[in-house]
Amino acid sequence: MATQIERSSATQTRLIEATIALLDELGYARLSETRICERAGVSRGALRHHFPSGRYDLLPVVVERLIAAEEARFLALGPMTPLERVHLMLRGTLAQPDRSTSVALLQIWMAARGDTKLYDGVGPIFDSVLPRLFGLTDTTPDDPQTLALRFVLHGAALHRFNADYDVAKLRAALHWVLDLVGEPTGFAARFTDVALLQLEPA
Amino acid sequence: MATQIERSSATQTRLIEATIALLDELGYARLSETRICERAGVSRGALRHHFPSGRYDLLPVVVERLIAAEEARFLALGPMTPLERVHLMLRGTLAQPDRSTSVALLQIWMAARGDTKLYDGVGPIFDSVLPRLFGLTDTTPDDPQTLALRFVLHGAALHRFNADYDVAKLRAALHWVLDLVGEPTGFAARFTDVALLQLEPA
DNA sequence: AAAAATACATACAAAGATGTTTCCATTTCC
DNA sequence: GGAAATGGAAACATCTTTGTATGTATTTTT
Repeated sequence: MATQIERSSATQTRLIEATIALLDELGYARLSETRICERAGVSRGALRHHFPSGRYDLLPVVVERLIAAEEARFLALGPMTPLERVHLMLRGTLAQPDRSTSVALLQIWMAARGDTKLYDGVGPIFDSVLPRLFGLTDTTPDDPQTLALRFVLHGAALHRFNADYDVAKLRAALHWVLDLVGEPTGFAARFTDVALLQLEPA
Repeated sequence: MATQIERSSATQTRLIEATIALLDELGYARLSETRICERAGVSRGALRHHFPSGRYDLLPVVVERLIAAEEARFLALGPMTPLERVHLMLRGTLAQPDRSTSVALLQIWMAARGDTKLYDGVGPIFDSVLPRLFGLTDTTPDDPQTLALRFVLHGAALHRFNADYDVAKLRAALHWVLDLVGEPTGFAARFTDVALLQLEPA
């Protein structure tokens, strides 16, 4: 028999992962408690027990979990500049172009725009992406290059859903960008192939 | 008294525009026939009369209308290469960074992923964006640069919703990109400022 | 001008979703 | 070992949304 803490965290994890999978497959509009529960193999009572107000408690946890997972990869590599971070992310999508975690985030993000209650829950966590993932604080100088590369990064992620999506072409385009802008000074020396591998999913 | 054709097309237009506005404000998840109708000032009976299966008839028309509006701007400028088109679009967002029409399209696009019936309706129209807006056909050679600039374009559009969104910074980043890649050969000669203005909304 | 079709409104039934309560089985605490 | 708390299941009411049927005024047709 498992302890209560173990049981709790186990079913919570199942609910969270079911939610992420459903967001990827069906999108936010078709996300419902019933579907989440049948996917997770628990009852609605269980969901409401752990997340009393349903999605409004569940989705912030989902967002935090996905962002924290990304963040963890960077923390292992030590301090670095925003520009270096974007470069590492671009090389990350180059290595793993069809990682799907960002789909769930985008679905929640688009839905939160029109749902105040949801926005109150997830908004602050999304805001924390800037410092936590991109290393951007209030005192960071504005850098057109870093922002432009963020555009490339997000545009490339979005491109997965496009009619002419093709991994090879996507990678070719990303290579073209990286060749054009060049590496940040000392980049290759600091981030070896080994470090790069850590940016890929576990 | 107006003719029936006039009345029909008037209420259809009101329904379409109400839908676009709601998609922008509330997102796809909170889009409902009731809300569309009260926004458009017509009854649900009217909606169902013109669009018998509700959103599944309405949204394809919405998508087609938004894409056709963009397409019209290009048609006025004569034939051009895909690369030239992307350049014009980038300069378009440079001139009008916070045009919101793409929000509605993105909402529908994200929802269609998980809704077969919706996808059947809007999928082909979205696919037509490649030839109609980007000038890409099956025989068009793969060009990493054009694809990369599409990433920038879409990433920039998405950036509107970001926590650190700032028109000035967005424009600076786009300028940085355009300076870096340079103009296509003969671009300035063919597309004068006057032509550029036609890419902005009417 | 009568008939037919069209544009639109209203009402109702059937699903689906959420909010809430109650109940039972295990742990955990004393 | 008994009391209290916790995890989880099931049931119910309510609300929202959609599908559908019916009614009516206006326009078009003949």
